[in-house]
Amino acid sequence: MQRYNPKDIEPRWQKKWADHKIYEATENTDKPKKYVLEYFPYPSGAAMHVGHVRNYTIGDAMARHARMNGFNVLHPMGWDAFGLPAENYAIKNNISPQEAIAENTAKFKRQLTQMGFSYDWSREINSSDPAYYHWTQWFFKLLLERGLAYQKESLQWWCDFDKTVLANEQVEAGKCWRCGNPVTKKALKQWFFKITDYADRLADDLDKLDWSEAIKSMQRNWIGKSQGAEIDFAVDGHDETIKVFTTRPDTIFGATFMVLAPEHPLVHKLTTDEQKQHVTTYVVAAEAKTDVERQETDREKTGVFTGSYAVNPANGEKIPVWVADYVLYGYGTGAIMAVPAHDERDHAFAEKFNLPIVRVIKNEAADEEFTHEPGTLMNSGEFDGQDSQAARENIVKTLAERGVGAMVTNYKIRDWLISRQRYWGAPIPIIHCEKDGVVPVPDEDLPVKLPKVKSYAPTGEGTSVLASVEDWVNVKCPKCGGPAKRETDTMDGFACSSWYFLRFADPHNDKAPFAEDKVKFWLPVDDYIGGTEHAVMHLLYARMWTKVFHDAGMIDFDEPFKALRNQGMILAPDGRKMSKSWGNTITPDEIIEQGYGADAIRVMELFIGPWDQQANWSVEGMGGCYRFLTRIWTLTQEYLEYSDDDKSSEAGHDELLRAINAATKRVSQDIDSMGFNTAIAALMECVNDLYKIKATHGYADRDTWRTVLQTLIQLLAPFAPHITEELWAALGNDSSVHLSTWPKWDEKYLVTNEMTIAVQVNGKLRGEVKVATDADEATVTDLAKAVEKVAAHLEDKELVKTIYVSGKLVNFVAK
RNA sequence: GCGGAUGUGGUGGAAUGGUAGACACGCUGGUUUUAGGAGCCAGUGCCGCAAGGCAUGGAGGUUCAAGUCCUCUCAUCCGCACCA
Repeated sequence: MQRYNPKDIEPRWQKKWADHKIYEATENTDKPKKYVLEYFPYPSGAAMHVGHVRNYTIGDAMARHARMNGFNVLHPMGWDAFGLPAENYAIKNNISPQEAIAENTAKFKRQLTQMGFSYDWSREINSSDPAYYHWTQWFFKLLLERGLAYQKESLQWWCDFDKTVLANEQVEAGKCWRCGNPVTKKALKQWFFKITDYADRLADDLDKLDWSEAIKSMQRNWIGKSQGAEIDFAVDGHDETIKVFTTRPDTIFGATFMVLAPEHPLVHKLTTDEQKQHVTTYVVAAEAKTDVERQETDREKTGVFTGSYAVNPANGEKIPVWVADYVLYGYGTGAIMAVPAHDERDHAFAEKFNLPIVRVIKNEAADEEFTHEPGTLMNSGEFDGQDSQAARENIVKTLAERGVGAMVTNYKIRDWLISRQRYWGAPIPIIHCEKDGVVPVPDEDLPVKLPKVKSYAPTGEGTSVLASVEDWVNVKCPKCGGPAKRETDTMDGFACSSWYFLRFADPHNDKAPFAEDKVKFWLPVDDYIGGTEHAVMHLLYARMWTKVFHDAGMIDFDEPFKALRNQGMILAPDGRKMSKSWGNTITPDEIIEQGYGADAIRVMELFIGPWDQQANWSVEGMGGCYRFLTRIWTLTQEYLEYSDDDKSSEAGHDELLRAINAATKRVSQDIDSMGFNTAIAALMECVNDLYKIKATHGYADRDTWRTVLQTLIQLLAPFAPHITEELWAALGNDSSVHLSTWPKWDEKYLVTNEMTIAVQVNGKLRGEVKVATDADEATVTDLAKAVEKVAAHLEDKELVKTIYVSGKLVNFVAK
């Protein structure tokens, strides 16, 4: 008998699938469509490891299963090729980014191919291809036209290692998301996308998405929508007013001081001569602090008095105005009314600087000096006795009538900074003219291609290396023909990935980013599979762009990803993240080389645990999955060898059909609910059953065995595409198992004529009885009472109640 | 601090309120001259000779019956974090 040898089988079928293009998707069919997508990868220098592979294995199992279930499946793949890793890799290896990307995509594609993933490679895209970024630039212009792209000079996060600015989303705990270098602030004129215009919809529409609660809450948290009021406080002896944002206008009578952020423009105006020295020292020190340092102060409150007083518009009292860095200039209005009795931070500040604390909320549940809970108002003049909720509205209404207050909604999210001072990105299609100012590059001149340069290393001067390519930079103004210069910054790579899922519907279109009917046919993405790392970056940006295209009338949906599936991370066997620095990465290549094959890896990726929970890779477990495939291989090969035998009989017929129908039912239902690990367990059980049947009856019932084996192979096909294709062919099928129709089960094979009933006394298991399936309750309970151990426990007791759960158990309640 | 998740054998994990531990790893024993990362069969939660008892992070509760529902609590992981 031929041994199971994945090294021989797998490449052979991979080639055949490619040659016959069996995974290519077309619009010409009556079948319902299904778009299954995994995040398109960043082709970095390091090869993919088994953690990455899990992502694609889940998507591929879903795509294959959908295909066999009659769906017209789009399952594409491409490359998120622009960005820092490729550029850094190129600099390090002294090659061009173009060469680096070619090298790395080839490597990644080989890795994906050897895993047998069913991608439609005819739709392969690459975001660094001018044919692709042509349309990224076109979308930049669309955003500009719609008032959603603008330039602003401001202090921005700057990574001195990567020599570029970063968006807020790309700074994690004060460090660069790419390299971990602490970021600093740098004043530069930069391009932004106005994601804040979409903050409300981005927050609200989360409710209609089938996404994990974890990601939704991360996005909600990031958007940071909060309802409140803006209130103007007049400054005593000045024309100035201080505008504050508060979510608790009901506590305004308790506002006993105010605090300005150190960066607030009023700080200098309001500071008195006596206080000038203190304030200046404080502000300078605060500005010198990095974000990390501000967080390291352990929340010990610091601040200084400006010398000025504001007037509380609620009660006319004069309250001191302070400067403190616990108030953030970037949020709200950069100034607050401090209510020390009902806000923890204000409370700490007041205690430290001996400022008055006036309680204005009574709360019976928390009847203490300090509470942040809502309650009933006190010390609040005409509003005394109102509850917080009503008081909020009434107080703001009163202030609004005087023109010093209004209800507003505030967001934490900031506009998306997209300029990058690096070479390897899509050039921003803008020309700066001395006369006409900012002029977009006309459509007919797109794409603005990246010029060849000698060195890719960033200058760190706040411009990309493109600034030094003079014959590229210096152009004629498209409007006036006068001297002008190109924008030399490139776009954030996340711009490219904000629309790639649309391009897959029409990847080779050179007249438009996509044909609207094709996008209408395929989109939105039905299942988007990936990790949580993009929660507040890619997934937020892509949602925004989709809404922009929707508003522009290009598409008829406003959410790109109906269902988001976040797979759990695969950790190294030592429980740590796989990384080069730990030296604990495991690649599929080495496992395939060892002879286990891609199919066993795929089974392992899914069987290791629930797909959405993290798991440690296990070398031993890998062996178990290989063994499972070997058992199916052996079973089928033995069958084929014995099939010439003419001693055909019915022996084992019923058992065979019961085993395979039970498996079909469980596997079908489990895959539908993404229970891949239990689906594989059901297949293992079925194989164990078949071995037992074989041991008893041999392969006597040849026809039934053939049906059973074929069905088993179909059920396994989404998980292990190569071995199933090989055995499917060996059983005499001409066309691919992956184009076959998913098997159905028949309940009639699952009924037995005998059932086992558990017998409990007072909820404790005391025995079991075997009865005919159609036995009535009285028969069952009589038999149950007669069970020796049951009788023993019922002795000397009064039977109070008998519970019979049909077909399952009997519970005698006795005292 | 806020938000999200997760706690079950030696290990990964199964269990529409109805026999806790499916399936697999590991381990133990058997078997086949067996060299193959072997295969096949059986056993394997803990205590106990047994009867039986104890077991799903902990404590209560609801129920004939709780891993599952409710209340409180502890631990771990992830995200955000002085957001007014």
